[in-house]
Amino acid sequence: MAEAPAPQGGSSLLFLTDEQLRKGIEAMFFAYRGFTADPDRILEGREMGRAHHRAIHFIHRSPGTTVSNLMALLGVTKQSLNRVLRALIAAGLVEARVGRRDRRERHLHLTEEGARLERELSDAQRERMRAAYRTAGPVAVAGFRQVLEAMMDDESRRQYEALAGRSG
Amino acid sequence: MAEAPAPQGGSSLLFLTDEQLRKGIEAMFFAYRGFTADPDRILEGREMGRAHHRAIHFIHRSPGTTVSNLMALLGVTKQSLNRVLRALIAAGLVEARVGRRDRRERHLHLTEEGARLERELSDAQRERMRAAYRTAGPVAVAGFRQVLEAMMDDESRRQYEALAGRSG
DNA sequence: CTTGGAATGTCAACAAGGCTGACGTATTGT
DNA sequence: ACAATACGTCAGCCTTGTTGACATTCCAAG
Repeated sequence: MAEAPAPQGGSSLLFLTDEQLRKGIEAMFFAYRGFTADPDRILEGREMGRAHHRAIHFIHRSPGTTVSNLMALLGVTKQSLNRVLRALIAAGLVEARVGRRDRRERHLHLTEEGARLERELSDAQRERMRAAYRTAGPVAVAGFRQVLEAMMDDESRRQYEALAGRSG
Repeated sequence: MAEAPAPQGGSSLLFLTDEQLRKGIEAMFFAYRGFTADPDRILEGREMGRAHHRAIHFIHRSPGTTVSNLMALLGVTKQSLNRVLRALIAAGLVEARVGRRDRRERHLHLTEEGARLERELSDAQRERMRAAYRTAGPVAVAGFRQVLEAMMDDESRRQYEALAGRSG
């Protein structure tokens, strides 16, 4: 683990070696497994999957969002999203209200039961995140977020920042 | 939602608020998209997908690894893995050599062409990672890796560290 | 008022990549 | 000899993504 005694050249770009980059790549792979493990487990019994979790998350985050918005956010086709939404609506977790200004639009909201499930899912995911944050400490967390943000596509970063700006 | 305006107590645990955790969660979601985007694009034409990329990556990392090893590393069943390996072998990218000590085992190696594809894929992924690292800087990168490692399941962390120890 | 285009829903068909279960074969170790 | 191991394979299923085609509903512009 120790970072090799460094040939030194002022700024020391050792963190940009292929070795270091590869470790970062593998860390992303394994960490993402842990990241999704808890919600996956919770949804296992409920005949739902990760796609449902993502929809629930973003509907919770942006209540009243439209189907188009959600499509762009999740990066899937309307057909794919529609299948998920249909299941969520049938299960009584999500409500699709016809838009008042534009009645073609469907504004999506969580029902009380949907909100309960959302809380269960995000509690589990947050708990793992909290443990990781606590272990790593505030400085590490700041770096964590900086690197992730720099790794995003421009479009994703735009969406991420729009969400973050809303209440964070 | 917000954890109350910080009672303050020296160490400031503001980075553990639900808000901060949620931002971390969303950052992971969007960043992972970017993380996989480049290899996905490359493999698109080749009638291969992310599963093939993962297999190629770990065969490159651990030349001569067995099917069982790879199964454990990727966290998939042998049937799932077999489908991928069959395609890779048929495409002349991977070679399965019968074990010398134990001839039940198949030891997996990249062919020259497999190694070429591996390089193409990892170059693309590393390039994005490098850009992100460079933007964020060495301190951020250290934090990034710390948080990711803390986020892994124990089993994943074990595997990650076994890989890292091998040459990093 | 009519009509074009946008937003949405839905049907059908398909593919990737997971899964389980069952079975076969070669090989190894007891 | 026999049980266990490592691997391959067939069959079938699920989730979640894709395209293409088409209907509906509605806003807005001519």
